[in-house]
Amino acid sequence: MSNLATATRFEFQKDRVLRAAARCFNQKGFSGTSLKDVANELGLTDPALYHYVRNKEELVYLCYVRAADLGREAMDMAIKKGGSGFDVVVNYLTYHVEMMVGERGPIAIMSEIPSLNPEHREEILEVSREHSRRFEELLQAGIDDGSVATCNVRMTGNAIMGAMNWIPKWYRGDAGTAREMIEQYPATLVRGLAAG
Amino acid sequence: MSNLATATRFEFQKDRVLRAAARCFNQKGFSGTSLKDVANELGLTDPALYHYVRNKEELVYLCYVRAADLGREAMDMAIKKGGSGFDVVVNYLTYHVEMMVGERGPIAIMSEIPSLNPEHREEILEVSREHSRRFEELLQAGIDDGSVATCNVRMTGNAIMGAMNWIPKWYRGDAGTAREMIEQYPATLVRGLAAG
DNA sequence: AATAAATTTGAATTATGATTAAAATAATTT
DNA sequence: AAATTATTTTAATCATAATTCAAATTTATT
Repeated sequence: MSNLATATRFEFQKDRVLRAAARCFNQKGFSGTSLKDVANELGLTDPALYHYVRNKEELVYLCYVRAADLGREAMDMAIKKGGSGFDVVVNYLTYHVEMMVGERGPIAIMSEIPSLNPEHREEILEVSREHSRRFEELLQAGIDDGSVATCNVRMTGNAIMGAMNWIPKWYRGDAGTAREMIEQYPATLVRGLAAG
Repeated sequence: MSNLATATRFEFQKDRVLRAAARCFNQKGFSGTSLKDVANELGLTDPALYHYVRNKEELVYLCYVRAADLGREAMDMAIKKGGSGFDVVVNYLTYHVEMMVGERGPIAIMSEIPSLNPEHREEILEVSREHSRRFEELLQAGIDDGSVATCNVRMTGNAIMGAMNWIPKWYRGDAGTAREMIEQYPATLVRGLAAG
């Protein structure tokens, strides 16, 4: 196998590890999840995970980096697709929900940032703040172009992000609900946000 | 001190323990929080907590029972106050937010039910489901009396509850934000829910 | 097929933090 | 003020799960 292919396989396996970890962390929390839990989910034993991450803390950290990347990707796609400010908001939420309930999921909710070491914590807090900031910008852009009703963007942003972040707590991966989620959840979140 | 007064003092102290624990659990999760963390918050050492609870698991369990009680209390108050279905929904959310950011807070988010032992888990899941069910009933009552716009009550309920549950993750107890929260958050959550 | 590299394991080791027990202190009652 | 009870502490103990390490196995390369 070539170096490239080796790297690819390694990265692929690592991504499986991160998704399995995300699933566990979302349900039982960082410290409530043992490495054995994560390994079992993949048919491995715990020491095998150390081939992919330095330690448990790094595992969460990487889950959060991945979560941040996917969130940013969803937002970038929505922005690139264009449309009114309102459209961009709805599209972003839809892409993000699709990722959460689709085959790229689950995505770790960043609910235990305090468990990270100081450097990682600061980095994740930063990207997390950045994401909130950008979302509020989207809302503001919508207000400015007249597609979104005037509102407190900070409050509205927190409310919508909270509703998004809570999804992994109750969504249990059945296909029927997944479709329903994608079709209805974003619309539910922005009901009342349309101007006029 | 009389038996009654003794019981009262004990119960009062126990409630302080539960609030301190809720604050810790909300930030660092069940297993991420050591009993030492909780004790320190009260100027005590960890073994002192065993005077109030049997073990750590019971501590979370009681936090969740307390959270459920307060949520139910907020809902009961709103129902008793009356008004249109829409009014009851808004009032319930307002009372609940007031509790969260007021002196009875913080309230533990039930984010780690899987960490409970089977009996406690089943009990908490039950009251939790019951609360969601009742909230959906409030929404449905509002739709029926024409004060709430037609919507998928399951989705809407999940969205609003998610936004509520996420509050403790970002709210950091400053008075200014508390007032803003009480005044604006419930309104933000139901914007677009008003019929007509 | 032989060799090398990557991956996984089983068997220790270690660290952390929950729990227990006995003693000390503080509060309450008589 | 003595006796009793409630509360808290200090100093162990115990359990769990993270981590390490050497060996085994599997996969890729020649």
